[in-house]
Amino acid sequence: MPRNRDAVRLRLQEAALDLYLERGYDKTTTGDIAAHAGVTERTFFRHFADKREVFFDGETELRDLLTDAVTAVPVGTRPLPTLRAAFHQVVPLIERNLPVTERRAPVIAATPALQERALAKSAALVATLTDALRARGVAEPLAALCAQVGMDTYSTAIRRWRADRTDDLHTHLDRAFTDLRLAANALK
Amino acid sequence: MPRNRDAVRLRLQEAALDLYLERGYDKTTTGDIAAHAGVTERTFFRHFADKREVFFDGETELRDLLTDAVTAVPVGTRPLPTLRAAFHQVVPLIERNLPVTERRAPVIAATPALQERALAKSAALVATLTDALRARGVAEPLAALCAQVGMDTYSTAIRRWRADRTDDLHTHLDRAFTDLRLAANALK
DNA sequence: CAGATTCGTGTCAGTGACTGACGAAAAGAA
DNA sequence: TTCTTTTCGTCAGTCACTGACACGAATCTG
Repeated sequence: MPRNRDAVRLRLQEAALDLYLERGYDKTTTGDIAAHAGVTERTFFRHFADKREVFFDGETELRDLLTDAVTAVPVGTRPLPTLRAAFHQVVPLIERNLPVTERRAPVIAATPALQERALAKSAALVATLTDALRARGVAEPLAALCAQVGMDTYSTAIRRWRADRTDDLHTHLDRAFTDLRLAANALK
Repeated sequence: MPRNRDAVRLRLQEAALDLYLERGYDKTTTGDIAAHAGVTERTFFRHFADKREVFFDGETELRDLLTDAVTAVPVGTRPLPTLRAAFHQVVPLIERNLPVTERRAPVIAATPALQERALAKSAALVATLTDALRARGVAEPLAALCAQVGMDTYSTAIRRWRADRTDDLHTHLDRAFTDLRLAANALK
């Protein structure tokens, strides 16, 4: 019964993913997950705030990398090009995480509770992107809009990339941002 | 003890809002809400799927109006102008609902669980907008992106309008869509 | 108007997510 | 070793949510 915090955390995450895949989210109790990880239910809740949170954990890494990438863009660059450049920077991380992401996908698709949490995580990312843009001098009302729209475009690129991997993520990213520009140009 | 389904539903919603405002969401039990509405906790869950759902109810009306507004736009109009026109159409509904919306706002701002649900509701709206665009011949990958971006722009307009009501919602709507166009134009 | 049907509700029992308090054991430092 | 901190197990408890059953009211039928 090791007392290694990180190891327990990892075992809980793996157990959760395995059980969610095997029986489904609803038919898996937090006690089941804990038992599979060799700990108690109480310990589960010491590591994760709730039954959904154990599913989302690499988010902080993406968040930090993304904010760093935003600040690394040359000053004076307009907000959306800034975000596009930042997204290009994190492509390696996304590609590396693809196997895990693909295992999670069917579980999320099958359980509304996890979809809600995924939306919340995305919204939190948008908030940090908004802050990063504001830190670069983008006015408040525009920063939030650009962060949102940028995230949507990024999500679209990821979705298309996972559906069609003949082109790489960089290509899909540029394509999605081009689609955005053309669509917005029709607004005049 | 009236047997009117709609009346009970309304009383539950009002009781929930009152109690959430008074004690906060976390310190309010579903039993409290039911008692204030003169029914049992079990009846509460016959009217609403969960404790969060009682808070969001006018969504179907907005959804229907919005899809109707989209189909009412002349065919051949590009997706984002279509959405902009549709949003202009539902302005009266939004203005009419403002008092209720403003009462709900502080509660949502204080409770993450309700923020998550609000995001889910918004995502559902985006999904119906995507369908509405597809029904008008917009290709799949573009439809989703435009629906998302359109919703963000709409949300931005609403947010600015609630913060500064010297201009009306129509003005804020046009302003937000202009911001979007200018921001996207910098992408080239 | 009497009877049958349907619908909304109350009651009860139960599961499972989540929390606080306390004690024990392991890990690290002195 | 001994002291301190961290991590875990145990226990008791609250609350969201569900299924099953029964009862009464509204509605439909003849």
